[in-house]
Amino acid sequence: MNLMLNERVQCSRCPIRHRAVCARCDDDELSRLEAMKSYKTIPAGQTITWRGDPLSHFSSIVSGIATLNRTLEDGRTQMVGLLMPSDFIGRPGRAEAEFDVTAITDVTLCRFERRPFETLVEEVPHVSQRMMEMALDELSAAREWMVLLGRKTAREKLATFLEMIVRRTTVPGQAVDQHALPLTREQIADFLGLTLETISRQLSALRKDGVLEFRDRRNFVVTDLAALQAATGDDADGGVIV
Amino acid sequence: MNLMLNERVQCSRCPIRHRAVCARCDDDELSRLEAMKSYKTIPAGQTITWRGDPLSHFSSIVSGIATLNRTLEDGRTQMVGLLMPSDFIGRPGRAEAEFDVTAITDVTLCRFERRPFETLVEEVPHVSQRMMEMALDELSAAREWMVLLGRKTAREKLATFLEMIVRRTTVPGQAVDQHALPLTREQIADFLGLTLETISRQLSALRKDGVLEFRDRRNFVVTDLAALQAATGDDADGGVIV
DNA sequence: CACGTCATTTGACATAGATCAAGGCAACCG
DNA sequence: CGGTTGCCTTGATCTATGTCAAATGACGTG
Repeated sequence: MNLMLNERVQCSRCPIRHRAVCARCDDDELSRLEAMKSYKTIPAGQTITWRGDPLSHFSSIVSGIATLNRTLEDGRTQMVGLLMPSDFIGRPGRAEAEFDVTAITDVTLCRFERRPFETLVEEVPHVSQRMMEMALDELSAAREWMVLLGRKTAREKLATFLEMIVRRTTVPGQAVDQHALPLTREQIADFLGLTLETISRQLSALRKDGVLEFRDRRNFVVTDLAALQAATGDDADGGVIV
Repeated sequence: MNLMLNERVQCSRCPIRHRAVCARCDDDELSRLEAMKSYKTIPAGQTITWRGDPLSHFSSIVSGIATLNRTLEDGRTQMVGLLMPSDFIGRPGRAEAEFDVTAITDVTLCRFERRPFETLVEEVPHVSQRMMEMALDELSAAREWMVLLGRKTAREKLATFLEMIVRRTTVPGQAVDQHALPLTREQIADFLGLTLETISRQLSALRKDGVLEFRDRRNFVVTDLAALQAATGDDADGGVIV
């Protein structure tokens, strides 16, 4: 059953220790989580859960990137979330997955069995408090994305997406000017509610307008950050934390 | 300062007692909330908070309907939430409103001052647990809406919206066949990421196709529920709780 | 190294929905 | 009771983006 189990990593040394559901836990609480957890690695491209699957586990993403997707009857698909390390998969109180979850890169999960974790949420306030914070943050992000999907033009959508990549990738103090697109054109299209052709055309347009340059198809440099930000259609104050 | 204060209502008799942030609280916890709360009524049409406003209070909606909106620089607006009784306004941990909140009907709020409520969230697990549940439910609803905004056609969007109204309005056991539209055509358009003209045209189309009939501009009867559900583009199993 | 596969780009054309414009209907008000 | 106002409907036209199709390039494999 437990294919691809990883080496056990101590919670105290875990890379997502201070951002995941366990962020607020003290040492005692952490050892309780330590006793419950198991690791699992999913190879890139594989689906982690399908909508409607019974949920045997909840998980935190330790490393890698995954997407949350919904597909309509006729095949149209919309990405509804981009999951990064420390993000949580599953909904305590629900026994079924609501969306498809797919590993984009290899993904390592820190997993907890459903029932014991639900008990933990009841008993350890630090967990429900942290999950509340995380859910509220994601809710804000989802609402920002609703504005994008409902009202922004193709160029604004793409600029918003790229600006988000740049913001997440940039390490303060370090002059990283090259950024990697973690997704294919088609995946970006599913994220932005567009088609892959429109993505390609708008990327070319941004290139022609001197906003970006491409090193190769997956790596780009922002040559005019102000122009990129102006193209998002958002107010100057920004504020999205996602 | 406290204009329009309502009569004090005992928590134990409150209509949203079992659905709001206080749903899981026991009598002791409830009396603590009772001591903190104040009521305020906002007349229809008035904005409750503007994005960027400092948040002095969090609130639960006791009665009435409000909307959560975001407006882009150039005036395009997108509704990102429809707030009904028991829904919560505000985000513990944030001192500023992230979206505009507008009263559609007269709205009565049960309010808590920000600081004391944040302390409460730290100290009373039943509150953070309930808020986690509510935030996760809203997150699911927001994600469903992202699919609608990103991928559905105008007709599907409208059918989904109307089906939601019908589902929320219908009382089990009671044969209510008439339903009221709580929003103007323009507000519906802002909710669905369309224009008011498209809403009007699609409503006419649904009428011509024998799916609906209008009593007047704000009240309709579903003459073919199966057709309405089929027009949403969703899988048969439904599942949206919103 | 030729071949197949897959992601991407680009072009030509189609269309859903936006935009612009005119008019209708009901409620309210002086 | 005539006029104003707000909401809604409908028509004509425009356009951003989707759809269909073909070509290009990168990459891995036998």
